[in-house]
Amino acid sequence: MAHTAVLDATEDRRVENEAGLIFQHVARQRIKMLDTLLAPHGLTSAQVYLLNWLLREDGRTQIELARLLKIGTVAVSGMVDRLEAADWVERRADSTDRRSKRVFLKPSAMSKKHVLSETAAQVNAISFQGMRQDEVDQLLSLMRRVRGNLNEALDGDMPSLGGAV
Amino acid sequence: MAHTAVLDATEDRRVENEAGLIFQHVARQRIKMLDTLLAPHGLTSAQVYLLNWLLREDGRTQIELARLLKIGTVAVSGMVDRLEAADWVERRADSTDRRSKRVFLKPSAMSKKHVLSETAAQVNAISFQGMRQDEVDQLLSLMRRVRGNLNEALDGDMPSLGGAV
DNA sequence: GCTATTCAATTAGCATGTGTATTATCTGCA
DNA sequence: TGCAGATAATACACATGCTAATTGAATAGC
Repeated sequence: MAHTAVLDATEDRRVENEAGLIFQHVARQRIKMLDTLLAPHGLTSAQVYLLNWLLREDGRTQIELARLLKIGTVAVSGMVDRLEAADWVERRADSTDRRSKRVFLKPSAMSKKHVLSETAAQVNAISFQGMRQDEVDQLLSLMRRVRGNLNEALDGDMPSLGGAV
Repeated sequence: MAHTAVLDATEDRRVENEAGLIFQHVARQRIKMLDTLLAPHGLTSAQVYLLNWLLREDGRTQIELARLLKIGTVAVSGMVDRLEAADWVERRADSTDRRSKRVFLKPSAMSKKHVLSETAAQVNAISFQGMRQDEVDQLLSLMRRVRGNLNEALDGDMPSLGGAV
């Protein structure tokens, strides 16, 4: 759909182009805003995403965090390194599986709980300014479907992708 | 809106949390898919975004590219470095302003035009699979509004942000 | 004309993501 | 029991973004 057509119609290609970029722009601008708001607290946006999961439940393994954040275990490893160096969290060996390390919040992180929640809410409030609640709901609903589509394609037949278009 | 409420309701915070992450997940998964599809051609997703603008019009300065891609001039500098090293583009000095360098496509890049367009269309087709055209339109329309909100907050009163919430 | 400022590009250093390879450990099956 | 394969974390190399600081060139104001 709209596949061969876009190669000829300049106006259509502009739309394709824009659709391709807008997801990245929004994601990057949200990161930038979060980083600006969090800088006074010595935290970054990615660190807060990780801390938020730990605030909901402590002592997860790194691979669990990787699945929740949808990033690789290598990225988690580095982030926990930096969070540990800054004394926000600590690693503890799992009692039954010596391969695993579980990540626990330190008191300094727990005391920031409200700051993190409020900052996240603030960024959302700015992002959705001037939009009705039902519009926000629909946006998130559509985004969930896009994420589902991408998940399916990446998890399953990603290497081939032949019949997907 | 929905600001103090979310601090108490666990279920609401889950939503806030999800809203915060979903934009990044979608952006990152689109990048991953693009990179996978482009790898056989020796290109990355970010490089293609830059090349796409040059395919529409050649010989832009780096600062123009930075504005189009909404990234910093430093990021453009590095990307043009890599693109130039791989012989996709070349820098030429501006004839009137010796500070500026203009970026031109080399023949190898021009010959890939169709590959790039088709790959972008393919990722869009996968992303929006199972969605009606009016749903896709509304999603993009809402995303544009979010981007506008973030742009405004970041360009203007970003450092303060006091009255934004 | 000369100085101060602005502007384009780059360098340096960092955070965050990727993929691949390695190490150590666990688990399942013959 | 014991070995093959899966699994958890990490090391390494790299791409992409950022900020801050620098260089060199253009421009504005006295």
